[in-house]
Amino acid sequence: MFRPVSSKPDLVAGEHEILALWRERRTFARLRAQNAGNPRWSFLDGPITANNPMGVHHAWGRAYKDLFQRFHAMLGQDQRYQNGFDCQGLWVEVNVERDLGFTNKRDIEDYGIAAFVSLCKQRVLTYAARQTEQSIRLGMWMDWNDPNELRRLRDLLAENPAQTVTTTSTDGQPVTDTAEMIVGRLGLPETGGSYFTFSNENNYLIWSFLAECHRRGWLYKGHDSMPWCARCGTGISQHEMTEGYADREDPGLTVKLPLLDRPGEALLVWTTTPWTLTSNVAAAVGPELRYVKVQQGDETFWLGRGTLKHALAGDFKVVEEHPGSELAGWRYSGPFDNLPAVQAAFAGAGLGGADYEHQVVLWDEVGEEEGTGIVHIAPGCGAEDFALGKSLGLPMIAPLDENGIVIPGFGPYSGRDVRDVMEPIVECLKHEHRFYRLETITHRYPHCWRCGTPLVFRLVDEWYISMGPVYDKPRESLTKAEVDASLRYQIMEVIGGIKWIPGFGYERELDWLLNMHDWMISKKRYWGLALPIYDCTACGTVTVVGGREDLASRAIEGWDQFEGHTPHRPYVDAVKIACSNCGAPVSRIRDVGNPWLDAGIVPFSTVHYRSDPEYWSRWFPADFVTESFPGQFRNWFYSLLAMSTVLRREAPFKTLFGYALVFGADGRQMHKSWGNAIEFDEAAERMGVDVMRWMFANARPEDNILFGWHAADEARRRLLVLWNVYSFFVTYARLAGWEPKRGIVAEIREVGSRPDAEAWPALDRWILSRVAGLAAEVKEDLAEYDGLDAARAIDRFVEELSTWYLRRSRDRMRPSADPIDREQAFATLHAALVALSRILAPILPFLSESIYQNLIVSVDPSLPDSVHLTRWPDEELSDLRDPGLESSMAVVTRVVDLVRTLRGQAGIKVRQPLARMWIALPDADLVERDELLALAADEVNVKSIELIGDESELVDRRVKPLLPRIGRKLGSAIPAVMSAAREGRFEILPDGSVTLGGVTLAPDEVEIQATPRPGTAVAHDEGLVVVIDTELTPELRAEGDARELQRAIQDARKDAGVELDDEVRIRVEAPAAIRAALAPFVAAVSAETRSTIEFGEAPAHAQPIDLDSGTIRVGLMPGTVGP
RNA sequence: GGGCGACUAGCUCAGCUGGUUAGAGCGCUGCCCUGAUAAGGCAGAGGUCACUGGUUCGAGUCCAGUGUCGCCCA
Repeated sequence: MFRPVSSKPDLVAGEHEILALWRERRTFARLRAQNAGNPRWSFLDGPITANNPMGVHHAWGRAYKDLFQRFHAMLGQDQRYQNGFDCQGLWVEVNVERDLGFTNKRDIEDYGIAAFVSLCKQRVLTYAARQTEQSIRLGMWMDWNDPNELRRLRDLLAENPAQTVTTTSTDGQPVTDTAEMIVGRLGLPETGGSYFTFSNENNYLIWSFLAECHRRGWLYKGHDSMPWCARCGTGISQHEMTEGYADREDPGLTVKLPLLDRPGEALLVWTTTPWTLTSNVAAAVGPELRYVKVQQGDETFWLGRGTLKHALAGDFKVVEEHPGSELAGWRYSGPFDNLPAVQAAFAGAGLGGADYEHQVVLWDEVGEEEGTGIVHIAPGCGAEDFALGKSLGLPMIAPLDENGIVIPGFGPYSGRDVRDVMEPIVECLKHEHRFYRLETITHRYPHCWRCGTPLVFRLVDEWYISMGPVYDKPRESLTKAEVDASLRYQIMEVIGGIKWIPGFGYERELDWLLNMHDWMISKKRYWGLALPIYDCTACGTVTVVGGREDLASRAIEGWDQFEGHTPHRPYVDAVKIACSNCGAPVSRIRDVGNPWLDAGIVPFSTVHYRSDPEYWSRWFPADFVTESFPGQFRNWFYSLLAMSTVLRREAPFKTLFGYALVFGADGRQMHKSWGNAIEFDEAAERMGVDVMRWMFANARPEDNILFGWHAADEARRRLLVLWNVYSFFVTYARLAGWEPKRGIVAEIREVGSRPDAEAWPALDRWILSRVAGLAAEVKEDLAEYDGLDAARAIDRFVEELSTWYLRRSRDRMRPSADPIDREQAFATLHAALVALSRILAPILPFLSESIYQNLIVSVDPSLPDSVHLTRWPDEELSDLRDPGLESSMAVVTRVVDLVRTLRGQAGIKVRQPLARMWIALPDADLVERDELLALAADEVNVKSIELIGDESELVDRRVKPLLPRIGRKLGSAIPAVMSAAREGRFEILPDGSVTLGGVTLAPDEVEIQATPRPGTAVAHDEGLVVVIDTELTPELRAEGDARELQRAIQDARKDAGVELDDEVRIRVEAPAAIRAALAPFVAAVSAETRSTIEFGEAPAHAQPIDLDSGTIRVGLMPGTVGP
């Protein structure tokens, strides 16, 4: 017997029950065992940063990941189910620093790098455990570590990393090592579970990748002016730059630069970063721009003509005008020429070894929108300045150290923080009469993406992987040698073979690759990949170590300090190797690696590329990866592609599915302070994860999703429609004591073929055909990674199941219904619901399981005990499909809509029976016409339906030319043809062809439809015409009144809270005439409403009911039944 | 400045390779159905499909340009 089901489900409580059920029955492990050894589907998880609790934006992607994994499991495919955690990098450091109250790198060094790195590992374990719990709550099936075990390892690591620990792998095997090494082995074959990018294997495999890059000459030490966060003490890579733009107020300082060869005249330059004036080298003008000499008081200035209005303060007079090109080469007196650093940089840096002098240079990029049209150039302080300086061979002056302190050689500014030097600089300029004006301006300025500090630019040594040249010609015309020399073109080749969803992803990635600068992989920090680069200070030779064994064999000192540790700072720093060229002892550079290296290597490191190539080749390349598009073009997608191209020159995945961002309900990014943020846990426990998953599946992946409580309510209501059908079924099946006897399809076959069975009703065969079609359609959608189309198809089906199948079948399931027909209805609805639960399973794992448990597991122990252990049902159901029946049924539902419209217009309630209606069908006929029309007649309460043909006086014929078919052929004749068709000027020939508007159209080029003849009260739609007979006989009126009475009794029962199967006594107070008219129907009403109907004086609480023929009062007699 | 995407009803969004009358859900109004009922149906109100131009017999759909927004790059 089915469990009773509430009509108001507690979805959240149900989800927790299902989670417990899965745990108890080890359902996921059994699914894996069931599919083991089958054809594979390889999913590669993009690692989630284990640094904070998971948010609803993570839930979107994770819902997709789980959806497609579950779907492919239902296709019987073997999978790896490995989740990934991103572990290393600045984002973890920043949080640990915040917890400790640190403000800069010196705090970390004082605290101790080993202890700091250990805290970073501990934080990762904390949040990996947390995110694991949250993901399980979301219903995500992965080879999860026990969260408590992750926390235990964290505590053991904190206590003493060297202590010996035994842990249990996810498949139950003991693994023993030191706490530190156990943590370093997480995710490897011996421990199982999620991969952690801080694992030894991940780090060492990146070493071998870097060694390979070095072998090909693509790894180099660069000197660049780069965005730099003085607080974090680190460069910000190009990848990270754009995440940190924000509006900011800065000084806008205008400075006079006296011209050496034009006494009394000065250039006006403008800067928002006064500290860079110490490092001024040149002044740039636009060669095409016009420049003017202006007189202001007793001073004479040069500036761009287009800047006069905003750059000058006060009255002025224009004296001369020249194109910028004529200013080139003018020498001027720099703002801080007496600083030792400036003198040192200029000495011997000019042409032919002479000292360099400040001068005007030409630059196409100069504009007049802001400033003076003359740009202050400090190549050591800005990216564009650096590029210009490099191309012109200008000297470079770099004033800052890594903490943003001005280095020695800058006089009074040395030793001061860059943020504190503006005032003394302005003071000095005033004192030197070089100050013109200081304003405050607001502009977009880059900030550190982690800590929000405004960035500065400084010249630094960093390590890069070369992307290779950009050739100034089309890709098709590149030679093999040119491509071989350029990683970027190799990647472009590789991505051509990838399926990008949505398609524009390919264009974006190509654009990114074409514009990609060399990949900066170093970071001057503590927690991360230890870059295995050994840069010999004696001879300049660079050695890149390719792995732990390589390091061991080269080590000449410090190995004993490193032994037993994971390859992280500070222990790995102790090892020195002999320079491969000069033999001098060389230390590792202190930098750690860019975290995208960590995530990019996972197509290799997580599938045992080095230790088990056979295993690796079975899972590489992945069939599918999915992540949020914004950002990942330049991050994970890029690093995956770059690393795989270097190692294999092939794509690491076949299909990439991208989706957009989760925003708050107001369309803005979620922020706690804006009140539009929803935490994952809150969402899960308030709306339920299936509701969330339904919202996610119904979102267009390429558009941002607006996530809020209202949208969740809407999604929930859709699911409630399904729940209502399910709960109706269970309620009545229990009432009837009905149970399925053998399987799903077998059941309906058996019932349908019994000798005593009437023909299997068309309505039943229709819904079975629909669900079979749905199975096929959703399979096709999900195979194409189209969750949206799948969800829409399901939604349409649920709608039809509820508002047509169930609505039309309710009476059949009542206790009073014909037993054979009732059994057919139960078997059909049961089969449809079970099939639907299986189709829903990937999207709504909990709701579908809940339905399946009750409809199958509670009654048939021989079948799989979880919906997720069943196979996709399309093949099983395929021979139930009947397209002809489906299209005929679609006509019938349109008939019903039209009748409702007509009844509304005529003011005749559906409760009032009508004698007749007439229908003209658009096409020749319906399949199983009589049975289908009976459905319509019953639904709209009409006693008989007559079909009418062309000859009827009720309809005219109309011709609808089929434009897609004739458009091309007819061309400009179309307007005439269409207006002839509209106005009825046509002739239908005996063979079915039609002449109109001067042409003859073949029978298959037109559709001949019925249309109401003017003046008749009919409704029509696409050639379907419906007419109702509005004449009401006394008999019909009485019957309508009887239905009204039935309604009133049911209302009274409901008001009294009477149970469905309770018998009640009803007292009806009515005039004699009405009583007589109702008499023939009393028995039927009485049976239908389970009541004994007495006429007489109604109880005081009885409700008055307006009938067509007068008013009656209907009441439930007290004391009969009820709560 | 360059690339990609979006712009359709008050709100959230569908509209396939162009086909003549642009749809749904939510919200609003009226009516109806109803022992699934905090659901459902019918009808109504609500749209210059961002704008301009082009291609075409025909453009929400294709092309070009403009504007606004978002993301990316410089």
